[in-house]
This record gives sequence, structure tokens and C-alpha cells, in this order.
Amino acid sequence: MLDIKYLRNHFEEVKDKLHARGEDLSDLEQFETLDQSRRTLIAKTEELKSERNNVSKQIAEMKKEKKDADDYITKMRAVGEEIKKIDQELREVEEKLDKLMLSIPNIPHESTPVGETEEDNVEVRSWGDVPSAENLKPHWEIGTNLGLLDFEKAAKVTGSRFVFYKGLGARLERALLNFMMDLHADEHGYEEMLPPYMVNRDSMTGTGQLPKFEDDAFKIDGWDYFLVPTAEVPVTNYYRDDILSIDDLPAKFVAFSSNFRSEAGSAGRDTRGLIRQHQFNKVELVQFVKPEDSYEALEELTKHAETILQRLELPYRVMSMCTGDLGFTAAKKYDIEVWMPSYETYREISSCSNFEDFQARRAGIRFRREEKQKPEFAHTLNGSGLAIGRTVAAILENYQNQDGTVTVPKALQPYMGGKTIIS
RNA sequence: GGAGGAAUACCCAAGUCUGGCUGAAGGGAUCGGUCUUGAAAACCGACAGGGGCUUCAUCGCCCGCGGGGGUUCGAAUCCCUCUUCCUCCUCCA
Repeated sequence: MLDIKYLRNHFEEVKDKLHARGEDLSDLEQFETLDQSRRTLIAKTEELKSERNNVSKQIAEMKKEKKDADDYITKMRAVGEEIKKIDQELREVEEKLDKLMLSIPNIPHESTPVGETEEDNVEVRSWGDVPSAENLKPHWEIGTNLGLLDFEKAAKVTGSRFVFYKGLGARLERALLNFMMDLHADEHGYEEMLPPYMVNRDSMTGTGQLPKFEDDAFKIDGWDYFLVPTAEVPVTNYYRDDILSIDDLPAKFVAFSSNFRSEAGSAGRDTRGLIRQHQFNKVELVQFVKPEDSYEALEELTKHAETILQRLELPYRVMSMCTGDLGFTAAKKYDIEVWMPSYETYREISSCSNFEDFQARRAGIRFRREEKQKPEFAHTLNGSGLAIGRTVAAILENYQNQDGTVTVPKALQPYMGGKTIIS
């Protein structure tokens, strides 16, 4: 959410900046009317309330002195009616204004490249050599042939875009989960967290999934609960409506969760393999920082995610998302893309974002620099560190051997009971 | 699932039955001061956040006793509703 005062005072400037995102800004035109009538109504009702407060005190005095106060009471009855009417009107205006404010995306940071589509994203750096082997199989074939993955059984038991991991496949997923959690907790200074897999509406609104993207979420029938699309939601909302002390910042959490996405609008895309599932596992990094530190923190957090790929010796590149490809909530975003041999291209495996105070404002996440000072909004960041299913896919493809087996990356061998090869 | 009880400021806690100098007693913690060689103790003082209008800034005004509604001239106090927590029964990984 944007600062309403900033929007009021820099309306044209904000509009221009949002235009670069390719957003439909037609709703924004209501802003000035709604904002103005809200303030007018508040002034009216508060003046009447002030009068009511004063007269009610007088009535109390008169009653105590056994004087007749009926005239005042009659008068205040009318004032009360008027207040009720204005308050109702105010509520309607505020509801509309809230809805509008919640639907305005974040303003891109000045360092975010301007562009319309993913074609305009900018490569920041790349790591590792892209192999030029032939005869490469896609990961679903490798995984199915080796008995690591079973998509057919999952389709029977649940439906499309689900998978069973089996044997060493299940073990590989679990090894990666432990490897990633250990690395971030032990070497990168994150506190470990296992969050709930369901969250309420306020949490989904706080991080920006709602109200605009309800179609993307799985909602629990009969409850106002949603399956988490990412651990970002429960972990960021951990501090919702809290005022942190300056000593709490930076707060860094690494959380594992399964993630659930409806993939509405993705019909026909990535229908095979692990790339696009309704349920997938992910290790997520979340940081709460002081505003002046957030861009440094974004670089740091992105490097933390990259470290995983470097230890696994998987080639990747880092892309800076352009204004048109930023997503709703981010001011700046890096995608880390891993090399996928069978696709002969890089595929997203991590997304690292600085939301500045956009989420903090929605979720009421604040901190105080000094005891008596006014609270300020913190900056929030997060990034995948990493998406585990896609990491499995990348390992199967990049570490496949001509005989159909898969070599276990060195860094994972301790987590695989010393196994060096999956056959 | 059934039956009860509770939610007051950083923490504890009075007030709720009997609505009105409660814009919230009292205690603790914290911060500042007096005293002291220093500390402790004692004593004095401070201690709610948010929104709006106005202002250079203050002052002032509105909201505020878990959330949201309602009754009333007036609500921490009465009514409805939701949430969370506790006790007992039942069930359960």
C-alpha cells in the first residue's frame, strides 16, 4: 500500500511511475474525490461529536443538581441522528478508498529497469559454464525412469500438477531441504521457522496476495483460510501489527513450507514435470530491515540464494526484473534462473524482492528507533532460497549421465547418506 | 462436539452488578531527578497509540478499556456478534 499523503501530494508523479508498470490506472481517477469527501465527512462528524461530548457533560451536571435537562437531551438526540448518518456515509467512502488503496501496486525503485515484458529484463550476472552435451533427457523422463517421480499415480490420487516422490527421489527432496535450511541458518544468520500452511484473509492482504489475486490461491471451503502460496505470507505476517524495537532489526528468517498455487491462467504451460505444480516445496528467506538498509539487504539476500546454486554447482544467471515484470508488490526484484539443459534455457528458481514499506504499510509492521519516538514502517524483503522442486529438476537434468543415472552433487552427498550416484 | 469462565495501557490489576468529575485507581518495570564516594533503598517526576483539521511549530479537536455493530443526551460499564485464551467433559495425531 502506498502512503495516502504521498499519493495525495504527488498524484501525477505517482501516476507516471505506475504507468511504467503497464497497470490499468482507470480506478485511480476516483482517488481525489474519495480522499476529499473522506476528509470533509470526518471534519463534520468530529465537530458534532465534540458538541455532543460537551453537552453530555453539562447534562450530567444538571442531573446531579436535579435540574431539568430535557431541552438539551432533545437537541442532542437530533445531533446523534446526524452523527449516525454522516458516520454511515463515511464508512462507505472509506470502504471504497481502502479498496482502491489496496489495489494500487508498489512504485518501482529508480534502479529498476524500465520495460514492458520479460524481454526487457536485464541480466545482472551469470555463474557457471553452460554445458553443451547432447542426448539430454528432460527431468521428468529421468525421474520417471529411475523411479524417483510418479506423476501418473499423483494424477489418479489427486489430479494434474501433482507428483509422488519415491525412494531416492523423496530422499533427494529431503536432502535439499535440509541442505538449504542448514546453510541459511548456520552460515547466513537466519533464524529457522516452520510456519502454518494456512493463513487468514488479513495475512493474505498484508503481503499483497489479496484482494487482487484471490483466483491464484487455494481457499479452504467453509473457512476464511487460504493455503499458503509461499512461506513469505505466514513469515512476513508474523510481525503484522507489531511495533519492533530497533534492536530487533534486521530480523532474518528462513522458513520451509509447501506452497499451493492454483495456477489459474497457466493452463497448457509447463504441463509436464516439476516446474509448475499445484503443490511444491520451497525454502524462503524473509528479512525485516530499517528503510536505509533495504537495498543492501536485497543484494545480500540474493547472494544467499545464489550460494545454494554455487554449492550445488548449477549454472545460473541473475536477472533484474523490468518495471513491466515486477509483480504487484515489489519495488525491485531479481530473479535467479538456473540452467535447464533439456529446455536449453534458464528457468526461474528464485525470486528476490525488496518491497520497501509496501507490505509493512498493509500489514502494520513498524519499528521504533528510540523509545519515545514515533514508529516507522520497516522494510520487508524476501527471496526463495530455493524452490526445491525446481532444484530437483535442475539436478536431474544437469547431473544426468549417458547411462541414465544421475550423479549426486558433492554438497548433497552427506545429506544422501553418502550416496554418490542415483541409479 | 458439550458446559462454564476470561480479555483494561510495557506487565500485574481495580472499576463492569447499580451508565455520567474514570481522557481510566493502585502496584511493578522502565526513564529522568534528589540523596550517596559509588550502588541499593527511600523520596519526587514522566510513562498510549492512531487518525483528522489547523499551524512555521505549538495549542486545540476526534477516536481509544480484545475486534466490529447497536441501545442511550452520555458506554470500560447495557445488548448483539466475532476472535483469542483458560477450566471441565468428550474425541484425537
